[in-house]
Order: sequence, then C-alpha cells, then structure tokens
Amino acid sequence: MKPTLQAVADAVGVSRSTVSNAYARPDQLSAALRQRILDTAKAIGYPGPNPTARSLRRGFVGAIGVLFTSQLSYAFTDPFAVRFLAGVSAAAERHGTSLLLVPLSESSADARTAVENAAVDGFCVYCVGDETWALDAIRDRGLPFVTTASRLGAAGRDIRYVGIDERAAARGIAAHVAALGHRRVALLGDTVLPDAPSGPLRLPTVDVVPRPTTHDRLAGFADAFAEVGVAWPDLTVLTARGNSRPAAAAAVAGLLDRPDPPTAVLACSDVLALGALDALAGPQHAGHPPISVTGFDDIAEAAAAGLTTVRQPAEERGRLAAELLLDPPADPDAGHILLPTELVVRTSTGPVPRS
Amino acid sequence: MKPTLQAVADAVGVSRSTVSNAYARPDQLSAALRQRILDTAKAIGYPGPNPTARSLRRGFVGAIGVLFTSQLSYAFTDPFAVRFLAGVSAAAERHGTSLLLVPLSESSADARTAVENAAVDGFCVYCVGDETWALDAIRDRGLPFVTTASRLGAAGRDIRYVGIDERAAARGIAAHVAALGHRRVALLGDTVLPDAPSGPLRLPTVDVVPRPTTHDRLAGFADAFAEVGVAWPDLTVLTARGNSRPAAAAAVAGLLDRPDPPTAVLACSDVLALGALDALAGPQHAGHPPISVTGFDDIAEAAAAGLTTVRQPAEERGRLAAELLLDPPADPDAGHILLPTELVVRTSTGPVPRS
DNA sequence: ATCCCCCTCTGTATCGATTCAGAACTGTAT
DNA sequence: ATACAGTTCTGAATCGATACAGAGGGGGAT
Repeated sequence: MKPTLQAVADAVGVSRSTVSNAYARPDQLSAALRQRILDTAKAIGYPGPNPTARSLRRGFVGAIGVLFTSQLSYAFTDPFAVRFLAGVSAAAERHGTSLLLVPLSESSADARTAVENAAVDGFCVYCVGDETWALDAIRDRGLPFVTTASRLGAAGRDIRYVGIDERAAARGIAAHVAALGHRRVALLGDTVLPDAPSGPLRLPTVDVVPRPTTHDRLAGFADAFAEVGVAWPDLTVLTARGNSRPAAAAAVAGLLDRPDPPTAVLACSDVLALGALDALAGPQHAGHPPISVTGFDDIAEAAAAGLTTVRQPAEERGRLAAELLLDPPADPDAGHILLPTELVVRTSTGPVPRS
Repeated sequence: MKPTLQAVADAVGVSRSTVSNAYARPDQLSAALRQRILDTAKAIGYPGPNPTARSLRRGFVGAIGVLFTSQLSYAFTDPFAVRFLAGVSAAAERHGTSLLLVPLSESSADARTAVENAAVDGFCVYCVGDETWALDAIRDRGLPFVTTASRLGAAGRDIRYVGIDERAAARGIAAHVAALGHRRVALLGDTVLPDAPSGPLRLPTVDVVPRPTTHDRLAGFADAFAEVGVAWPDLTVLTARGNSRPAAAAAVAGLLDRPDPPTAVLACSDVLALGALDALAGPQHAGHPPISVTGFDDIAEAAAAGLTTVRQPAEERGRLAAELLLDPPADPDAGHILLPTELVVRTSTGPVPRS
C-alpha cells in the first residue's frame, strides 16, 4: 500500500492539514517544518498528493476533454484533425491544462458512457458527423463545451462554436471552377450517405445529406453551379467511404469509363481531392484530357500536389475552441466565431479542354 | 449545486448504495426499481456518477498519460510523433482507455508538477531528449510506464521499452551511402548540442551528444564510415535547432558555399532530410552536381519526395507501447521490444558524381 | 410447518485529500 | 500586567461515490 498524506502526518507528528499545506500552500507553515515534512515524505516514499482525491475535493480536474465523433485512431490519420488538435494543445499548454482524448467505440451506448466517465472540466467537440448524442451527453453532465459543428453553429443558439462559413467557402471555390467553363462536374464527399458504397449516388436534393459539413459544402458547390444554369440533378455526386485517398480514388476511377466523364471534380476535403488526383494519374486516364480537381482545407500535402483548394485556419480553429472553453468570454456573442477562408488557386484547376 | 447520488436516493426513497448499483451493477437490483431510479435521476437532473469520485473510490482512473518530453504543441507538428500517437490511441481505443496528453512548460519544476498532477494509471513516455526527470517523477509516483528512450532501452533494466536498434539502422543506411562511393559527407541532427545555432559543429567525439536518439543515429552513421576509412574528425556534423525543415535547410545551405561541399547529407530524421532537399532545390545550388540525401523514419512525405530512408513501424511502436502498459506481460523479458527496421532506397541517393 | 436459499436492498466504512474556523503560542505596544 | 495582532498549526467537516457484509422477505424443498 502506498503511504498517504496521513502516513506522512503521523511520521512527522503533525496534522494532516499541515502536510497538505506543505504541498499546496507553503505560506501557511514555517519553512523549517515544511522542509521536514517534505524530507520525511520522501523518506517514507510518499508519492505526493493523489491527483484524484485532490480533484474531488477541489471540484475541478484541470483537464479538458477532446471528443472526436469518430474513432480516435482515425483522427490521427486526418491531417486537418491533427492541425486542429495542435491548436487545441497550444492553448491548453499555455493554460497549464491537460488534454483528455476520449476514445469512442462503435456502439453509441458505449460512446455515451465514455463521455460520462471522462474526468474533465469541459469538452472541445470536433464533429465529423451529424451526431447530437455527444452534445446531449455533455449537456446532461452539465459541462461546458465548444463545438465545431456547422449546423449547431448556424443554429445561433447559446452554444459556443468556432467554425467557418462552409457553404459560402464552397460556393467560392465552385464559382472559380464554373468560371473556368466547367459545366459537367462531379462533387465528391466523404460518407455522403451513411451506408452507400464508394461511387456515384443519386440524391433527390442535397438536404438528404446528414453530415453537416458534407451537406454544407455540397450545397455551396451546388449554389455556384445553379447560378450558371447547372441544376442539382445535372451534378454527379460521388461518395467515398471514409475520408480516405484510396476510397476517393476508387470513386473517381469508376467515373472515367463513362461516356461523358466530368471535366472537373470538386472534393469536400483535400484528402479526397488527392485521392481523385491519384485516380487521374493512373494508367486508366492516361492520354485523356485533363480533369480539374479542387480540395478543401489546404492541408500540407495540398501545396506539393498543386491542389486548388480553400484554405481555412485549422490550428486557429482548435486554439480558439480551447480558449473559448478555458476562459469563456463575458459577452455571449463572442462565443460564436466564424473564421475567414481563402481560395487558393494552384495548378490542379484549369479551363475546360476543348474536345 | 448539481444533485448528487444522495439526492437521487432521497428522491426515490432508497439507499445511496442502491442508486450506485443502478448505474454500476444493474444485476444487483430489480429492473423495475432500477428504471424508477434512472427516471427520477433524469427528472431531478442528476448528471450520473461523478467520474472523479468514482476513480478515487475504485482506485484507478481508466486513462493513461502520454508524456512528450517536449512541448505538446510541437508533437503534433512532427509526423513521426503523430503516427506514434495514432498507434497509442488505437490500443487505448480497443482497451476503452482514455489518453491524457500532459502539457509541459519550459521550466522543469513545472514539468514535474504536471506529471505529479496527472490523474492516470500509467504513462507512455515519448522521449525526445535525454531527460530523466520525467521517468524519475513517474517512478516517484509509483506508476507503471513504458518508454521509447533508446538509452534506457539499451540499459536492459526492468524498464519496459519499445524501440528499434537506432545505431544498427543508422549504420545500415550509412553503409548504403558509403557503398555508393561517398566519402565527404555531412551528418545532420536535431539539436545535436543543446544550445548550438543551426549549422556546422565540431565535436571531439560522438559521445558528447546528449540526446540518445540523435547520439545513436550519428554513432551508427559514423560506424559505417569508419569501416570505409572515414574517421570521425573527417565527418561534418550539422545541427538544426529543432526538428524543422527550415532549420535543416539553413544548416545545409550554409555548407554549399564552402570550397569542398559534401557529396551526401545523412539526416537523423525525414523532416530534416526534407529540409536538406529544400536547400538543395534552391537557386543557391542550381547547376551544381547533385548531393545525395538520406532521412530516417519514412514518414508519408518521404515517399513523395523520393527520399531514401530507414523505415520503422511508427504506429506499431505506439501501439505496442500502450499495450505493454495496458496488459503487462507476465514475462518481464517480453517488456523489452526491439522492432525491425528496413532500408528504403529511393531516388534521393545516387553514386558520387565524378567532377 | 420448518428450514434453507436466493434475490433485493441497506448501513457503514472507506478512498485521499482540502478547507476553514479557530486554538495555541509569540511578540509588541500600552 | 493587559490587550492585541500575527503567525503557525489543528480538528472536524466535506468532496461524491463504491464495496462488502449482512438484513429482510419470498418461495421451494422436505
């Protein structure tokens, strides 16, 4: 059994309070006694005040939870998520707060338990899907949180939120593509519908897409093309199972054999766009006219690949989310942040080739 | 004030134990009563058992700490560290354990406190430097841990360890470079000496290098060149402040103006190697004979850059570290794992150009 | 009818600290 | 000598739950 505070107190012959003060409030006792206590503690192998007991008594933990509404191990493979995390960690670091990464198993019941069992003072929620259970679970626990879910952000509720205007940004990059003359285009999203296999999809309207981010970006793309006379049914929608390069490549490859392949592919993320480029770089497409590709997020690889994309401040998003949580602004309106985005035109887009 | 277990017990008219059982051990009470308790709890807004109190009583937390012996926010910018983390998180996920990322401020006193205050059941320590304070602090707390520090690993102590044979792997890639005929080479390491500015360094012997990983890799490089008759003093050692591309580029650029530039640069990490390539791709080097470059780790960018490097299983390293911590093997020898590495030859290395 | 067992539920001790009002002591001014 | 102010330390209450032995009641076997 490890010695406790009490054991040290007994060994020194003082009260428990005094030993506690020796650690947490040096000004409450004489330096000599404090030293004697610390020495004795070391001598009997006291590991220092138990953090859990301290948290219980003090009423706070000194850690914030980071909740990815997907597998945690996936998060580390997503460059955008990693940059978000880097931002969160920078803010936490400055604040001296730890970060608790909460793992999620598949079943949502377990996921709720994971939220309920997390010893944290609040949550940063990185929303990948349309799940509200996570927010509900946090709210039920009465913990403060900040979210990145565009739908909730747009809801303008009292929910603290850091995001971008997904739809407007998407419209912007799509307008660029439209201005280059593209009219036969494919839109590529991650898990456009929950269980659809990678490939083309027929959707009555964009509003059936459950994931808020995917929905908003697709809707933005559609907005821009609607303005140049291309209606929703004339757009090809591709889904990739999971935000992965191979899945995106597969989805795009399936399109290339068709009689009238698109002249441009607009992806909902850079990772998907890179997958599209992979497909276009393959032998299947060799000799055919080039197809323009756009991404979203501007991850590091995008520049090297010459990808035209939408830049959003990823670290900033994480940093602000954590700061909103760690020192909440007095003004509730300040808890609702929309960050600017920027269209970055590189070499992956060009005018429609005349055939 | 949030309602407690006791409040629910009072509201339902049962004992505290019964309410506790309703949450943690459904088999200990009738389904009907359990439902009534859960309903009442929801009605009065009880947030569920307090995780901190539960941990205190149960004696474990359900989280493991991940300690980077450097700024946490740096860790997310290092591709190798991210892959390590991905591995740790995969294991944690499977085990239903959370990950506590402990932030470190500059001062080592604060850093110790950070370790002392972390509410965790054990630590995975990702060692970047030669710091032993972290291990000492963890040991003083009496917590189990697993480390990646090669020096400790090599020490063959009872410390649990997952790593690679740094020196042998480094010797392998250096032998490849030597076999290509290179004799005038530069070795590039991250923070070879703590406070040296980026650029060349004169070291009496490799053993003055404090960081274990950097030391072992440089020593491995030197081993290979010693075999072909190039002694330590004939090797140029370059240091880059921090494992960053620009710092590496700066260090290498400083060498290009010299009368006898090296024909090869062997870097201690892919990030540094990419920096070296940046410098060589710049206008300063245009028109000059190519310089071979090697990296270490085989991060994702390495393949795209055609970098010859040493592949090591990064996720695997993290995964095994976490598993060693989460289910300790009965056999103590099994707690000491050396993973295989592989030389990956790409286009960044070639024979010495005849001038 | 008696005994025994099982199923539910309760009471109390306990996890390991922090907090805060106040006791004891010391020294200084009146 | 008395009062008063500081400093240093103590005691008891408290944070919010879990564990475990055991009480009480109902039903089946004998």
